[in-house]
Amino acid sequence: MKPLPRDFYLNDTVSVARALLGCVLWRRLDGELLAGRIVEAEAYLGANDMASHARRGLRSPRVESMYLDGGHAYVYFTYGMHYCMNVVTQEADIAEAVLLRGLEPLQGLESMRTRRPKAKRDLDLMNGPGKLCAAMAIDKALDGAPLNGKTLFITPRDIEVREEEIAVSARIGVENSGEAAPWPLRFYLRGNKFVGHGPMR
DNA sequence: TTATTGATTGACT
DNA sequence: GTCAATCAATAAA
Repeated sequence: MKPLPRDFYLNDTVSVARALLGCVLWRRLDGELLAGRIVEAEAYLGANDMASHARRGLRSPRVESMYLDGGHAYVYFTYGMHYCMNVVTQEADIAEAVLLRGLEPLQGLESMRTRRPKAKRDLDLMNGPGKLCAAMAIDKALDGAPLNGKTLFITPRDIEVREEEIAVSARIGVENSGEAAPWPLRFYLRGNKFVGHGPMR
């Protein structure tokens, strides 16, 4: 399976977020290959989006990779203990991205369990942005990495996803982001059990 | 320089 | 439902 082409990531960010649902994220780690299907994602829209790390055009070492051109990873450390991974979209210097919030584990489950000892069920392995990074050993070292590389890449949908299967809600955890808080920029596969949160919150 | 706050998770009442 | 963990980035002073 070939990685998604660069053009895929240059579309408008909401379209990319929707199109990523059903696609598969791969991680090569010490000779083993881990994989998870994207089932939940959120769009972050750059300068005018007060929930984005790049709000007001803010440019700092942490968010620099958000300004790369589409098809790279933006990985950041938060709450003093978790990493979150974004898929950067748009041309260079436009800071938009898609946060991966939930994956369905497909391959390398045993390896994932060793890094997610607190996950009681396979359901809990990757049903949150911090959880999926832990399961796939994604950390600061992969910040800015291309998404068509050897250690990290995304392949097209291996399942059919109809538009009506995509549910929409406000983003999670951005209550203090002013007018951007209720924006309908969270997308997930309706009824998929690997989605972390329900429609509300 | 100090203070506040997270694009979260997991344990606990 | 509440709340602690744990620290870097950002805001305030």
